[in-house]
Amino acid sequence: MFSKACEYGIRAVLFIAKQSQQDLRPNIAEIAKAVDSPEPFTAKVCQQLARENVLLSKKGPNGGFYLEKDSTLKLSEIIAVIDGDSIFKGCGLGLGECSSEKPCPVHDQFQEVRDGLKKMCETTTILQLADKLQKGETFLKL
Amino acid sequence: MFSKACEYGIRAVLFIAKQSQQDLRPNIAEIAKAVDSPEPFTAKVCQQLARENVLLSKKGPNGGFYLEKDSTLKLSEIIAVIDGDSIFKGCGLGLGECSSEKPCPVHDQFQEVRDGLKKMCETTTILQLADKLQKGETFLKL
DNA sequence: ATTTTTAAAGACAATTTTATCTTTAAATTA
DNA sequence: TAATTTAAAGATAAAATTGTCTTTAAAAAT
Repeated sequence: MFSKACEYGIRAVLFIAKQSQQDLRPNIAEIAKAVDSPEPFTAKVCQQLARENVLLSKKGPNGGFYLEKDSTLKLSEIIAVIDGDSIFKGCGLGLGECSSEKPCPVHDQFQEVRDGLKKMCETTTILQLADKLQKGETFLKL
Repeated sequence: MFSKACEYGIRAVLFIAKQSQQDLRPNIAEIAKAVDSPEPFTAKVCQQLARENVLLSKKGPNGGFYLEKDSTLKLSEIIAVIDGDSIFKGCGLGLGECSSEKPCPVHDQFQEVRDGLKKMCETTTILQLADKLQKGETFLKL
């Protein structure tokens, strides 16, 4: 569904969000350990998210990545930055031109599924998810 | 969503199904042209599908690929052969262990989307889709 | 039987994605 | 100011996916 980069990115942001709620600012080593992802690759993904203002970062001792406590960040924003929006928009069969006027054979069927995914990602906030994580109701690694 | 191989595979099978309804047996060159896909890559995908008995093939003059006229082939079967079933089963965040007992932060949300995709792919038959193609209601290339 | 047509198989190449490593720049602390 | 900690950036490497080419085997037609 998503690229590895995107999976790592979402996992990292969720951990960062959870820590940020406790005024902590994890660095890359802590993040990669917490979400069980390769450290240098995770660094690249987090840096990309910071460049795009999805995450905030601070250099130097006691620096790291963080989110505003009242962030309204949505799942969809992370996905859009890392994987682009082809998963929400693109044709299920990879046709360049595919619309309700000139639909591919699975256009209607996929539209429904994709719209469901899109709505879900646009209405799910990172803070909501981080909250459940905080409560121990969900997990970021096995 | 799907790999290129899978996209080409579905498009090829749909064209083959449409032709089969008219007792035609397109060869790779015809298929690749009809669905606008790279010929050698399409050949590999079709051969894989034939090996797995999703498609039938015949060598020699006037040979090519075909489907039984009363085939009950589902979209899900093509996807399963080419991409495997991770899209229907795997964790949205790539966790190896993710279940309702030990869910990832997006487990419930993704479950719903994935189930919708799964049900759609399992209930959509190739013959249904080929029929619309035949009627000119849908298209395989721009 | 020979030739032709076609799928099958496998080797090879290019590209993209994933992953790592090294150097640089910024910020803090002492 | 010097030393330390950390993100940022960029070079490099490995693996997977995508794409191509060549050879082989099967089937049909002549």
